[in-house]
Amino acid sequence: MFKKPECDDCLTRTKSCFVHLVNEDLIELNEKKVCNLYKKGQNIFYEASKPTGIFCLNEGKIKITKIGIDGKEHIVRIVMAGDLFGVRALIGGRNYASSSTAIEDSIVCYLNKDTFLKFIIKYPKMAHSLMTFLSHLLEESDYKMGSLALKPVRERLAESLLYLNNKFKPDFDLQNQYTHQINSLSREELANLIGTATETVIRLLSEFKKDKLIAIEGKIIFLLDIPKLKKVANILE
Amino acid sequence: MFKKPECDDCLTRTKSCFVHLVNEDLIELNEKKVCNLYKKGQNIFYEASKPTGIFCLNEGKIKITKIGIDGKEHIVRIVMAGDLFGVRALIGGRNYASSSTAIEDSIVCYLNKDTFLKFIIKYPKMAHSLMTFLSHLLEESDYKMGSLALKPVRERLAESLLYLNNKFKPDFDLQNQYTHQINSLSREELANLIGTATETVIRLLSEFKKDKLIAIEGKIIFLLDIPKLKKVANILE
DNA sequence: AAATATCAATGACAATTATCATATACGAAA
DNA sequence: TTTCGTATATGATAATTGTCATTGATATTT
Repeated sequence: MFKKPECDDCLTRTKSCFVHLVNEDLIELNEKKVCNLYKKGQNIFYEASKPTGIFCLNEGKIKITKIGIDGKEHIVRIVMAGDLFGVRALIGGRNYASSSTAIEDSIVCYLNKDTFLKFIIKYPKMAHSLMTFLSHLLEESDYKMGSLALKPVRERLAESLLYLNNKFKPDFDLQNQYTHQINSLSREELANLIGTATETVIRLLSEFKKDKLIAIEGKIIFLLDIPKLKKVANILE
Repeated sequence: MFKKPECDDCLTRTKSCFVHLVNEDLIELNEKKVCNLYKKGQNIFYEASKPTGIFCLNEGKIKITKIGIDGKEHIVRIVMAGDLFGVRALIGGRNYASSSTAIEDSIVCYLNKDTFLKFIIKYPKMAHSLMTFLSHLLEESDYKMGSLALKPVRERLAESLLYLNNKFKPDFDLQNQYTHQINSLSREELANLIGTATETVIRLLSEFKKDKLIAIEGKIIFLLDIPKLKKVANILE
């Protein structure tokens, strides 16, 4: 089992639009929310189903996916601890356009639609913070769309390794002792993230390894040379 | 020259978040907005520049594009009359991540940031309608991302023809006399929309023509067999 | 109307990427 | 530990798509 998180001292809440809630509303959030532990591989919501509330990831990692007609999967984005998910469908008044699945054991909090909407109406700042959140999701989606349209697989793979590393690394790493690594995604999931075949990812990773850009230990990928990876990814900065 | 549109009787306003404004605010919107005619090919804003306000397309068509490092263009979306654009950057507090260019002679209205934000704060409904708008943009982007990742070029082309036809066709066509056609995009722009080479588009269009799915007259593409096009596009419904 | 530039069309070829087959390594479960 | 299933790895080959070159069509300018 797991310990149900308390909203009061929840670090992830302070990164989300719920940071604006105070007093009785914060208490209500804490009471009304339903938390669950999802084991790796378990599904949270399904594409085409109707949203009844909103999710917040307290701990773990979630993938948001679409399934093509032939059954192939595409990973639209990765949700990190502190992120809301399932927002778009609820706000947009549409069914889910994608599914969500835990890629690590994850603690997920759920708040029903009515309470959530009540809060949005009561707290204009919460609405604004949601607008900003949606804007950033859109920016990320448009960026990824551009990569898929303009870049060859090799560049997309390097780019996604850097993207994942940025997402996965801790917020604070003062001693700079974090070893840049990716271990929550299988090769197949990496392929599904960048829109290519599993074998192509494996082959390119072997090349990256030969070129000393990365090291591979089982399913863990260590990023050894980030500047060069950026060159391969065709990223300026 | 052109006639500056009046917000009062502006049909496009009623489709946008500005529908909530009343009385003196509607008057202020009408006075503060700045309208311009952009000839086909003219640019409205540039990638990486800082937004100072928001745009509303009164008449015409706009493409939103990203440029790859090698100079290749990707069309992120098409803006139709009545749509706001430049919203994401302003709301998200970031620079533009894409450029906008008229693909037909277009009348564009502009409202400065301060007035716009003032309205959002004063009218909570406007904020909610913006949230919904952003949600729908995100849904479209994620959909297109999925197509780029999962579908071969042939399917994407059929899909985009149907998508454009839906966008371009008039809201009301009671006599059902509209001839489904696409004429605002060059072959190169079609290619940039679906992430492929111009020659590939031209070749596939020739095939579609041979299969009686479309007819071609110069740069105009007529959709002849929409059900079959849906099959080629691998769309269910 | 002639000249020029731009766009569409098509062929030949090369590069990229996917698919299929198979071997090997790894991890979970008995 | 052994076994079994799954993930990784690599080779061979085919399919898709991109690039370069050329021609023809169309539109725009002088």
